[in-house]
Amino acid sequence: MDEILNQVLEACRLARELELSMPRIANDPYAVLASSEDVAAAFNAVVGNLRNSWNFTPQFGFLGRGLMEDGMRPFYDPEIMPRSHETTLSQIGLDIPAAMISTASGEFAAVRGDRGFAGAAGERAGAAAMEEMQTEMVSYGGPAVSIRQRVPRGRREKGETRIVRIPALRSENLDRPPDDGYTWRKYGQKVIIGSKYPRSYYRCTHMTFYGCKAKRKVQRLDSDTNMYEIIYCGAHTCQTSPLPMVIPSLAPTRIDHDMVSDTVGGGDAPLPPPVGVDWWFPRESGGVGSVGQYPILGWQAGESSGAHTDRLEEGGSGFGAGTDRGGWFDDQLADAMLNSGSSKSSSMDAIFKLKSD
DNA sequence: CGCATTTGACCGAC
DNA sequence: GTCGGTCAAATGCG
Repeated sequence: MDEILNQVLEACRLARELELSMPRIANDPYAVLASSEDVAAAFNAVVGNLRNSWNFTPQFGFLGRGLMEDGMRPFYDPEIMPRSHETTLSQIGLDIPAAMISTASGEFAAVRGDRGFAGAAGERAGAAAMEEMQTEMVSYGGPAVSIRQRVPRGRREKGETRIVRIPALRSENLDRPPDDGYTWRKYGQKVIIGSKYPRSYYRCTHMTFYGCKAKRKVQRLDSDTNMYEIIYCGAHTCQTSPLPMVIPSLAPTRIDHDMVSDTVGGGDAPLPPPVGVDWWFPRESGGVGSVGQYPILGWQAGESSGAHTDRLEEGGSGFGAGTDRGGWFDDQLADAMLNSGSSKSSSMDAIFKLKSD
């Protein structure tokens, strides 16, 4: 175990080095990618060794087929995430549903027990509801999340929805879910009958500017206050993904097309992008704490406002490898993400507006 | 000043 | 009638 802990420390050291070097290499996507891959490789080694030595079984079983059957296969899969800087976040985000979904209906009962986002369909008990909903698991190779696909019934939800369970950061204000990389604007909150915690309603910050239809609903679980359940509705069309740093281990492990349910909507279904880097490597990391059920989440998180723009404001954590690499746009993007002032959204909007012109 | 959040009211599906 | 979802005015914050 000492050896594994040393590997963890080494991986963290690499991550820290990357963070410190960000101001210097931010405009060099190749350097950032190379360093990121080093970090990811280090953590992948830890994960692999832990699984081998520990017969690791996630509490929620979220890793399911996608990861567990792959054994030591690294999260970073060149077949899915080629070592190319042309892999855009949107590609990653949109590919994940097809890439990662695997059915695991056995987990369904546990999910239902929370009355999380039960809605009209969820009001009904186990067997009947089982026919309406399919539970699917997803993992980005990091903390466990699960995704459910709901077949609309009862109160209609426009378009496809995806339900994600995601653990809250330990030291983070539990009133906020972990940052998912997008910028959201809260537009409502409701007390949900039968739920201890209110449900919050968010829409994409860029809705007015781009008419982006993406929305999400966030609610803490009654049964596990450290978990959030998030329903994503509608795909982002704003083209203003904040491009959170994607460490390769967050990439999908495998494509499991044959496991994608027919009830799932179009292949361009919305899905949250990988979490931002500060979710994994909080700026005020307090060192190796209790490993707990989520090894990396065991780290002490720094202050996080939850808003992606705030993370960018800190300078140094955000990085985007756009498809138009190397040109003015990249420079402007990096500048906006790393150095811009208080009105982040505006500067980003301005950049993308120029880009689209 | 501009943007985000809060919160009571309203709408509409069930 | 109930209740989840949305609106919009008021308020807060940087």
